Amino acid sequence: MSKYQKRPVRDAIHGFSGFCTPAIFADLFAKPAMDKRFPQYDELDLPKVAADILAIWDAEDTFGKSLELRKDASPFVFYEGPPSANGLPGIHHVMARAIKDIFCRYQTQKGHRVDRKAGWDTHGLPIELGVEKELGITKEDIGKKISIEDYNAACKKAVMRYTHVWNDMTRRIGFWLDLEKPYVTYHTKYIESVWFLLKKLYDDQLLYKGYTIQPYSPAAGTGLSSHELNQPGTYKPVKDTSVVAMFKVNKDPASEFLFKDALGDVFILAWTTTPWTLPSNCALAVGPSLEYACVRTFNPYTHEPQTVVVAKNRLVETLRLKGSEGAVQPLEKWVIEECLHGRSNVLGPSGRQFDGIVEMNGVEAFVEVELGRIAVSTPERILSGAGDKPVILVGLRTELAALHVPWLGSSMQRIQAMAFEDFVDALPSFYGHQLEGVRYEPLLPNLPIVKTYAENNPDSFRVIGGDFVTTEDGTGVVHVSPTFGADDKRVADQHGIPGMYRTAMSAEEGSPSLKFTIEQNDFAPEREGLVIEKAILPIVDRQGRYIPEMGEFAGEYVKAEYLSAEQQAAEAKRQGRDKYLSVDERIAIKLKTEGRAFKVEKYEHNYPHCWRTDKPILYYPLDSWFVKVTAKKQELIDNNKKIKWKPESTGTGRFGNWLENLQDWNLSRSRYWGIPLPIWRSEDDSEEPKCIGSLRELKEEIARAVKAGVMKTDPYSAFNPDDLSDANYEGIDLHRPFVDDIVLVSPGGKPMKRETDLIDVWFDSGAMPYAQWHYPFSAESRERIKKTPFTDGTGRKWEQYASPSSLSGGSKISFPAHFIAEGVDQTRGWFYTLHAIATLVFDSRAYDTVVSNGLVLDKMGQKMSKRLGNAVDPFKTLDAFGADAVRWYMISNASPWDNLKFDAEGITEVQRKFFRALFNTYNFFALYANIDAFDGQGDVALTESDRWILSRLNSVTKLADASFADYEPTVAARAIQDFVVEDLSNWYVRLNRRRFWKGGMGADKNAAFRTLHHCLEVVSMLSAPISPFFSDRLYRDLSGGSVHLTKWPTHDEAAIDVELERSTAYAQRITSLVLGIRKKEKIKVRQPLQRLIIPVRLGELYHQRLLMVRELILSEVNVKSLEFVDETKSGFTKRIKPDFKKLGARLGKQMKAVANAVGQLEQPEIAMLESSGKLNLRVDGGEVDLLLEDVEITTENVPGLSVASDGPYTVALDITLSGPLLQEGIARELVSRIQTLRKESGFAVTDRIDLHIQRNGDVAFEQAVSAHAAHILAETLSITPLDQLLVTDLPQTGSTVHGVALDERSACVLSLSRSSN
RNA sequence: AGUCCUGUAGCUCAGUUGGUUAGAGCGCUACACUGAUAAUGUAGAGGUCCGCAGUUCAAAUCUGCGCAGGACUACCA
Repeated sequence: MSKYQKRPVRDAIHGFSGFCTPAIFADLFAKPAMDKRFPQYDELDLPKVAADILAIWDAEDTFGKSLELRKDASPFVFYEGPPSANGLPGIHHVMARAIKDIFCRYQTQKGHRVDRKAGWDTHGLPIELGVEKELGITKEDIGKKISIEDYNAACKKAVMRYTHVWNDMTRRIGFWLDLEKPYVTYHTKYIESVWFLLKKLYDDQLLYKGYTIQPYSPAAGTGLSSHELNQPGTYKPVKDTSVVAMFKVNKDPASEFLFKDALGDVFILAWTTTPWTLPSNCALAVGPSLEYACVRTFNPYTHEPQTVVVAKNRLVETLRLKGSEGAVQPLEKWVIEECLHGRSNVLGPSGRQFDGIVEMNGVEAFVEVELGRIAVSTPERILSGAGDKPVILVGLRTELAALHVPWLGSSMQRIQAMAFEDFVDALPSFYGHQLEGVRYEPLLPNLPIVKTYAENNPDSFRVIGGDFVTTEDGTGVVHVSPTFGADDKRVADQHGIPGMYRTAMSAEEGSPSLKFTIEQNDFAPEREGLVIEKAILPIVDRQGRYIPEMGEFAGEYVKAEYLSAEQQAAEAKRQGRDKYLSVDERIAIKLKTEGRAFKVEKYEHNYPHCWRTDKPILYYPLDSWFVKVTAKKQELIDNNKKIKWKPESTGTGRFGNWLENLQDWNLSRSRYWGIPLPIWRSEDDSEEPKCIGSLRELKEEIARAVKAGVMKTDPYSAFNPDDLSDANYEGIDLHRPFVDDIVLVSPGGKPMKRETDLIDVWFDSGAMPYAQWHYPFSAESRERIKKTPFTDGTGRKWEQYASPSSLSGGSKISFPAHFIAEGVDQTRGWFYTLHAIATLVFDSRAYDTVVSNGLVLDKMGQKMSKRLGNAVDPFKTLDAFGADAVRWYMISNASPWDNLKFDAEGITEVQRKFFRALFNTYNFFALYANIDAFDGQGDVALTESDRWILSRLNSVTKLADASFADYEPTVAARAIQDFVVEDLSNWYVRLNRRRFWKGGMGADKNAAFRTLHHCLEVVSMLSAPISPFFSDRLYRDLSGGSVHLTKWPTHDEAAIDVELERSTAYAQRITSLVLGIRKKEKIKVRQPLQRLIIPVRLGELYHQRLLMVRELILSEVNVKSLEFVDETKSGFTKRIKPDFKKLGARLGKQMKAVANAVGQLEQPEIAMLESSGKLNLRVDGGEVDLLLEDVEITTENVPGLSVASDGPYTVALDITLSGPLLQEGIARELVSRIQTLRKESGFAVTDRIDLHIQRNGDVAFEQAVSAHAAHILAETLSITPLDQLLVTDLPQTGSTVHGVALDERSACVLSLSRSSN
């Protein structure tokens, strides 16, 4: 039996209230008088404190006690986000876990029951990749080199590998968490709960099968996750053929306006870097609010006159041809006509034939019309050999031409370029939304697949609006291929434009993962929205080749990289060319010759590559199961408004925007280690799929299947659905491949197979509020997750899931959570999945408050990574500093949501400043409390400074409480720290030291002891959430029992004396000023002075406050008297400053002038203002009456005295040293030396001594010693008779003789010895 | 590319509804203290409050445009 158990737990809880009178201590030591000494320590060893306390916690089961103690209290619900245990914890986990722990401990101290169940996230790609690396295999090997069963067994083993390391870290940082009974996402019970949720979604028609455009590697034959795409090196710069394609507009009422001044046909221009997707073009997207314009021009390849539509601010770029990066300039009308129509053959200087000569800006140039372009060159250029590649450019019909002449001089280029921009500006424009609905001809109408599509989808091939369209590059018109682009598909879906597909002819063509359609099912009309798939194929098969219906391009790989060198050579031969031309290039050529290309260029950009095959990926449609979150978008947004986000901006910004742009949740993952989709389908899709929501249901279905003969035996025969024991559940495995073997039977008697996909692991963790309790299967879970009845003011009753702070005592409710916390990177991860599942399945938020903490960076602000070698080992850090200092540092340094630049120096500082101050203060208390056998009994007489520190303590308690309640731990930590370091240690203890060591045990001394004890005790309670170990040590030493079992201290408003706190703040300011003067005047603090003078306005608040702390100031600065002088009387130099806030509000624009005038006021005018309270000022704008309250007047100087001032505070010190003052100074100096000698001699603080001082012939010295002999003896605990202090001869034996220098001039010799009595 | 966060002394951070000498700690320099003493106090040096523009009598603070660092999401014609 531990000592702890002897005392009933209840007794350990005690609160405090009322601190304004001596009576406040009435209940302070209501416990049995302390029978032990307060332990004293030689040095502060935080790691040791942590280790000791941890051992005590283990022995006592303090965590268990803290829960047991509140078993009937109202719950505070916390969810632990599951970490993945297949990696080692880093220092950022210390941060994350400390934050969680802080609020759980705080709420526990506040009297709530805080269940804290640990959890492990065990599925997911990182785990698979880790195992594959370890086994030296790839995904392709699964099912070949290694069975799925063995593979999953390896994952299961790997995933919990480091749990003990995590548990160790969790313990060592003091995070109280139930590690004994964690939830584990691979447990059968957990999976059953997840299946329950999925079934619920399925029944509510929120689960459907569809497809999305996903990264796909034809070379590897697999889809890639964004994680795989984000691996380094996947994005590589490549040069692709880009095409500005021309889409011919159909002339109809919608497009009429485009033809108004048209030259030839009208084309909409759209740019693409993937020409191979052009055959599947189904629509064009424009920005509804972007400006577009028609330009009459010529086709650069066919020379046909034509009109093109381009976004206005893409005109210059689009009309500029390759190689003409310089200016584009207009040319006179006659030039173009001359060139095109009146050709006159001219021989150039090189003998080459030109089409004409023009004069441009005084330069004679030769013109050549070639391929529809107008080329211009000067004789010099031709002779220099550069003339063969002149120039350009496109004739802008007949009024203007753009001409590029790079060699004509930079200044002209600029001017001319501007002229071209002016031309563009002047073009009449229209908005994108006017283009919407305009129809156009298919770009490649002769390809069979396009023909078929066009026949079946007459509503395609039109212009639609898309928000994603920009004018950053291209033409401001986006070629939309819903078959191959994610944005494209989304916008096409919105406009009811289907992608280009055809039904798969064979299983070979449509692999299982590429079967889909978006047809309504016709056999289950009541299940509206349910989508059943059918095998179909886009225009590219899964090897990356065009399908046969692609006419001349049939069977070709769409990317040159998919062919080997030999294949390319063979292909070139087949094409009858010297060199292999890619599909992209040949489509470009085809478009050029058909007059459907405006520009063809090589374009360099970053493109993602498959990390495994190094080949470019395709964005390709893959089928998936989706959660239809968009159906509940408004509910998601509404529920989010009920959540308190720390910081708020994450909730409204990052998370809010995410919800606004919600996409359906793609749940499918084609993997092995994860929770299988519990959906079974018949092979021919003729019947409705079955979604299984429980093991009981599965067993029943299996039984039917076995009976029907589609399955031989029940693989889960060992499982009894009525038995909720772990043993029963863990006897079976719901992972692949076991579930894959289950074949169910449809109502029509057909065999049904499971969808092979797994579900997104994010669903696992988002399901944790329910699955951790095995909801709804266990009785406990149904108690924890249920609606609470409410009655409103009108007597109406309703129920809802709620975690109001008013949850009744003993309530088991565990949903929603009051509080969760994870890294900000979980915003769209865990925070979202929790929110989505709660909203969709339970129509509730999942948590009331979420703290999203920032990153832990290294001290340079770089992200920590193993690669950079800047990762901090949490264990080494804990070893070196102890958990308390690490936690305190992390919390006090920056708000949790700001990134933390982790610097061990900072921890050292926290150790030194906060913990050592607290430790020293405690040790100081313990030292004297033990000497006096302080027991908390007896009368107390509170002094002003006791009342002050208690007032401060209550203020800090109030602030800390409010801050913790508002999830602002940093504010709390800083407030506590400032209180300890500044108020308690540096001010209260320093000022009151004497009271602790003076003899006897009066009411005053008792008050000091009790006050200090109380402050330390409350500090230990306030700081316990952040520094659980040290605070517990402190509390145990002060009062016994664990601080974590105490009740949070309530502040007493009546004990807070704001006036006193302000007064003391003044005292500190004044003191600092006086010490400054002493320093300036080189007068030691030990030398008493006679007079301190402070100018005030008599009777004003400042004066009154100073009166309150008069004694404090005097003792602190060692001055005999404090005098106040009326500063309104003349004789002082005054400084005047306008009160800008007051005057600004009243004067507005005149402010500046008045401020100037005020600054120039002379002393007599200031005096007049002070005496009459009013002054008439003449400024620019007229006259202004200046009132006394409009200005701040401060005294700057007091004649004849040594003065210091700081802002409005001014003090004057009388530094005259009279004889008695000097004597007292000497006596004090002597006392100080003797104290040092006592200490150096190794005497205990309580030792009495025998002291003698030898006469040294210095009259002043000897007089000082005689006059203050009693003082000297008392201060040094000397028992020497008064008349034997000053002696001619020192005792010969038994004592040590010391020579002492008092200052530069005087010295003496004295002897001291430990007294035997 | 979008969304969000951050930017104040060499470092880590405060800075209230905009109000005129922008603060603290650490570090540095000097001095002091010595019955908490590997502690403590005082003073000094150290600022383009990331930049530019705007609103205003008045901007570190509000607005806009940028820059830098970071996070997430997306990946594009």
